Amino acid sequence: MCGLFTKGGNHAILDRTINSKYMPELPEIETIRRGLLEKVLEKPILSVRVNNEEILRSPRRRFTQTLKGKEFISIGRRGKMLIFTIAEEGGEPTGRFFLARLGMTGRLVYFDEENGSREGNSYARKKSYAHAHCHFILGFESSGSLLFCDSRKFGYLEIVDEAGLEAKLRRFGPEPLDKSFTWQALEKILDKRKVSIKALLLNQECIAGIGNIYADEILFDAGIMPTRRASLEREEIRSLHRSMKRILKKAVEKRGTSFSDYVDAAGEKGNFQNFLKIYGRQGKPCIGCSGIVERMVVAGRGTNFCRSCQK
DNA sequence: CTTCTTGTTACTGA
DNA sequence: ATCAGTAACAAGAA
Repeated sequence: MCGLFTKGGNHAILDRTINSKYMPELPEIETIRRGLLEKVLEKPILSVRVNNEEILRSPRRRFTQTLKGKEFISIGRRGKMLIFTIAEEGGEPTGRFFLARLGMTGRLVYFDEENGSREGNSYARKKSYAHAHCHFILGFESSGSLLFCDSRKFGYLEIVDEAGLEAKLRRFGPEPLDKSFTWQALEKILDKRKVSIKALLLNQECIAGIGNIYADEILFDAGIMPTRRASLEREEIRSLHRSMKRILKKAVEKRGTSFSDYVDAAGEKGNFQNFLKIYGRQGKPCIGCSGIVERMVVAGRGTNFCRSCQK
């Protein structure tokens, strides 16, 4: 699978801006994307159920009309946004896209009663969570459902056409795991920026897909204080670039970080929380020296750092 | 009770 | 106009 729009991929501009399986990224969303690829593609949608309209960014009717009787033929990701290409039964694209943003606590889980019932605890967990905060359900003709659940409701769903999608995509900075994201590219982004390096890493318009956990992990790995101005020295930029690639790649391999809410498309937790070196470790000994991990607020977010390992 | 939380965006002021 | 910093959104956990 290469293109987001058709299997032939004849929408060159958009294809270039949306990653496929060759550009893994923002670990949790990428893990969900990969999980859903195996579950929901080319399955006719039988029903669209809306339990709570608050999380819809398009009119309820638009979801029903655009999705019923259609199917998804690909799932892309840009930063932390998932992009489902909607097609007629048989695979002809409709020019409409189903977008999902999970916010802080959003979940997109594929649920199949028949398969799930054999999974014991996993089934019970999914069922209880779904009962509490499930706002949107797509039912597939064959069997199975795609659930959108979100306790805090910072996440949302949206239907857009190609122009709407392009407008959304234009706002994202580069994908950090893309080969074209070189240290020179990073240097250009950081050049003359006065904001803190942490704020810059969190800004999706500068670099797409990094959140609070990975910002802290990357800065610790690179030995850079989160409060430093973004315009770093060249050697620091190269180090930061190396750390971004290393941390994000490993987190994708470990299927993301489940610090509290995150689960993948099958309702399972990630593993990268077992490899965190600085995030959530305030008051504990630093892994790299004899010091204690400290916490402060940077860019409005809780930030862990080690003052002797990070300069 | 207080403070915290994996994200984003509107608003404020320089 | 542009940039940087903060509050707010909502719900639950500690």
